[in-house]
Amino acid sequence: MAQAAERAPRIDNRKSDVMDTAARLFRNRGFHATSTRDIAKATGMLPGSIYYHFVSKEELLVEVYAEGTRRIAEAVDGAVAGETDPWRRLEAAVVTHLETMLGGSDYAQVVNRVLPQDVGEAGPRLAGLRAGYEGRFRQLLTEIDLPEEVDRGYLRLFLLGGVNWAQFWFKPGGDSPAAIARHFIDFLRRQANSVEARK
Amino acid sequence: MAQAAERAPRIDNRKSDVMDTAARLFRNRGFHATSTRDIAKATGMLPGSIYYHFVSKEELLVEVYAEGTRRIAEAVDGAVAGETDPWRRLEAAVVTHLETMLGGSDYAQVVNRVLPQDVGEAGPRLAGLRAGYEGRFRQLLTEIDLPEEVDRGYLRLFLLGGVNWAQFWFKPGGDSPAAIARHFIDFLRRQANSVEARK
Amino acid sequence: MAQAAERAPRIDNRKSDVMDTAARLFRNRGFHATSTRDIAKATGMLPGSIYYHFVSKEELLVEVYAEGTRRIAEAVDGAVAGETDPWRRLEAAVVTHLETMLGGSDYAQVVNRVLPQDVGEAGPRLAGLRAGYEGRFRQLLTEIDLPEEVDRGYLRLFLLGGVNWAQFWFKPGGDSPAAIARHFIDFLRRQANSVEARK
Amino acid sequence: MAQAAERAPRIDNRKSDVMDTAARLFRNRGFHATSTRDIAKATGMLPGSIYYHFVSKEELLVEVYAEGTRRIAEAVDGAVAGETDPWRRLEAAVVTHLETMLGGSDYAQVVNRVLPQDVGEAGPRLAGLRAGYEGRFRQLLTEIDLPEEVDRGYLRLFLLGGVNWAQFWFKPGGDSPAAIARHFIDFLRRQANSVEARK
DNA sequence: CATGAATGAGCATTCATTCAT
DNA sequence: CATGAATGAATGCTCATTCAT
Repeated sequence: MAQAAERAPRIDNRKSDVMDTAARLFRNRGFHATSTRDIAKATGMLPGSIYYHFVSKEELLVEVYAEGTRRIAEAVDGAVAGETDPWRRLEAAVVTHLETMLGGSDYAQVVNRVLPQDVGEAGPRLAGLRAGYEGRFRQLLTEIDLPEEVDRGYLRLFLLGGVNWAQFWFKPGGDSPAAIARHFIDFLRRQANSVEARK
Repeated sequence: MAQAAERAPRIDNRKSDVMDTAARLFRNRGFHATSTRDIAKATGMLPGSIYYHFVSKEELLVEVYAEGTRRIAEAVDGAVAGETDPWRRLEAAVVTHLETMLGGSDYAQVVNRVLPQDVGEAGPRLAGLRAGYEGRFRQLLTEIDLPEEVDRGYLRLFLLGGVNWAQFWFKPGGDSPAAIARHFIDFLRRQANSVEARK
Repeated sequence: MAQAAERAPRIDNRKSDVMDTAARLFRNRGFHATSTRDIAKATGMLPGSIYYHFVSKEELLVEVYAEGTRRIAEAVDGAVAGETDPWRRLEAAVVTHLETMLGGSDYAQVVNRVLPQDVGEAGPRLAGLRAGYEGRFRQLLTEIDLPEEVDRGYLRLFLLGGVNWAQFWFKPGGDSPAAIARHFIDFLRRQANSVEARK
Repeated sequence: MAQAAERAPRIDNRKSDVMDTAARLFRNRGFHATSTRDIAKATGMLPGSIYYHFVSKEELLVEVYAEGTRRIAEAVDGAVAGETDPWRRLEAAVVTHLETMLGGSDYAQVVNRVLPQDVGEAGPRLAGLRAGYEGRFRQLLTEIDLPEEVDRGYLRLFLLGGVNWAQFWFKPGGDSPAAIARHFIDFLRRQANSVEARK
């Protein structure tokens, strides 16, 4: 029984080792600059061994990417659940999103680092995973009181863009991702204030 | 001398053919999915002939990318020059930026399509070209009257991010890039109003 | 003892499953186009499990091939035994040979589909198995009355070649293998007639 | 001018070197047992260089096979052209066919050694090339006077099978291919005699 | 202003096989 | 009677690049 207990965690142990390595490498160098040999070597395996666990390099990416969106979603959902005020809920989501994307696990960062359109046939699947995650921002925005003339769709896209773009300029050492996220939210919250001010 | 002046733009005729092709292919497929063979073939050349004009594929990309930023900068500067009101100047810049990035020349679109971090050693040079162009938004934002607590640096980054991200979701057939740009500017202009309202 | 006798055919049940699958796959796709993984999968096993039953892929082929020659030999011997006239005995042999090769068991068809020279070290063993079977045609031809100048060795080889080649052009739907075989025998029987006619 | 004359034969020199090597290797080891690296090495090239001349290994095989059928066809047509009597024309064809297949150029021998069904997608093209060549036997058989009940189609197939099968048992040192071919033709010519004998 | 003919390193992938459990 | 998890060598092929002409 002790034996069974010991054996259980070994199952798929190496598969997740491969995924961990791949996530790290994809995040650091991108998908194209990472070869399957690199991944195997860094995992302490031989090149062919990758293919015992994944049918192709793209499939490996998809699994890493899916795990990435899963982790961000989980973190964001957890943060949002703790708030009731619509603006604070949105703020919690953006803060967590940015923290995870910029400083969280390699998995989460792969989601921002690898552009769906830059991988081959798996592209649409990555885009789908991403869309599945980002959908929750639609709900978050619906809860918020905004002037009628504000297009919530474009606002969501604008917010997500502003936030996701941070990966290209963010440098650790300055303001924290959370602080930056709060700046961003403030840019938009002002709108609501302006509405109330006009009332 | 007149002859030389006239001939000058013709010289390296084929070189610009190669660049045109490369711009088109990089924009459509990305940098990694475009081989030098593809470019040569589509230009009606043999693979080796590319290297008569460019020392490497990366150097070709740098030249295309530079031409891209040059063209956007030119378009944006032209549009901004026609306006005097700070908000209208910013709006003109963003409208032109988005129009050019989403629907302008292949060169301009390469700037958004190819991420500096995804090419090898040339990455920093691309990032530099991009920064050189984007610098004018710093100036545009300085001209604008904003509440003291607003961080103009993060606002610029947020705006640029929101705008540049559009390449990933924009689909021709709906609102025009210009209309979308105006939505975005409105999101921010509201801040100023809110300030004035409070005054 | 009765129990053992009853169980015997059941033992290595899975081994014959593997052979059945291999025979089917080798016959349909050839030896090289069939991987051990294909065989394992189609048998409902894992790749490594093949090696519990066979020491190598080539050894598996040899066993399948041996079973194939055994089955054809059995069928041909059975058919020949029912005839006494030398020409009818030969005809029975050729008809059965062709019927078995073209439409019989997968095992028998492997014998024609896989060329000994195309597998590696096992080649000579396959050739030996084949020769062992084909030897009975030597006997069949000895029984037949033929003009002296006819070389029975070349005639046997010629007949066997004509018959075996059918696998490359035979299409189900037209004449049956048996009908074709009779055509072939007629081509040769005519010789005897011509001899008799001359007498 | 002397220079131009010297340069001309160099054109496609290496391509035909590759084909010569491939023909030799395919003939000796078969298609599957010959790697593109083997071919490159034996030609004194690097592995990738093969692909300057041929788009794929299969395409290389197709070109070798096509050259093989071309050479046999040429040899057979030449031999047939020298005869007028239908039986002697057929005999000339079969003698030349067998001589070429068993002892001629590597190219011709590849046609017999590599079975169309054993290569992948190129299979049907090989079969087509082969059928194109073998078609001339149809004509040769049409010229011959045969009893009505003899099916010329099956006779052609039978003859071709008997002849082609020789590759599997022929050993240099005994009778020559030509002598063997004459035996085979005699087996069939007897039919005609038998007919005349009956008249 | 090119081209023809490579080069050579690298790539994703396949495959027969092994072996501890 | 197998399986799960590799192994390691090899394979067909791609690609940016070179260079004599």
